[in-house]
Amino acid sequence: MRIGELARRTGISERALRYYEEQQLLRPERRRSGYREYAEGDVRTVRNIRTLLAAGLSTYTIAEVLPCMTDDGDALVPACPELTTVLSQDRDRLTTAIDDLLAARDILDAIIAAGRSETAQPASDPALTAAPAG
DNA sequence: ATTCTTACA
DNA sequence: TGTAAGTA
Repeated sequence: MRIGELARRTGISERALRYYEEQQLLRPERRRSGYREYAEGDVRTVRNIRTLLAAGLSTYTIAEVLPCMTDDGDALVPACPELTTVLSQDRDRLTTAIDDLLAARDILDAIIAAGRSETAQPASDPALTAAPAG
């Protein structure tokens, strides 16, 4: 199938599908016309790519992990022994990112709390007092 | 009508 | 990523 059909069947933009190829996530064949020719299995592959992206993995990691994943119809299953190690490392990276965000929120909370107890309101910047547009 | 590449916002 | 341009 050509890119238009794959885009329609997966709900992913043609732009994104070409980007996935650039990132080595998909390797469609080429016709003499230059048109990309995708295999039936690519429909499932694209869905798996979306799943992995949603898991916070980079396209680089997905590229090296995708060939080691088996798809039993509904779930992705690691097929290589060293795969779980790589995934665990990414999990640790997410944990660190989450901790950083929690720390950032705590700082904002402290500043916001300080503002609530403040009596004087030297709000001179109109950008800070304007009502939210929406 | 579709797709392709390149490039800019 | 979206989109426009200029093709094949």
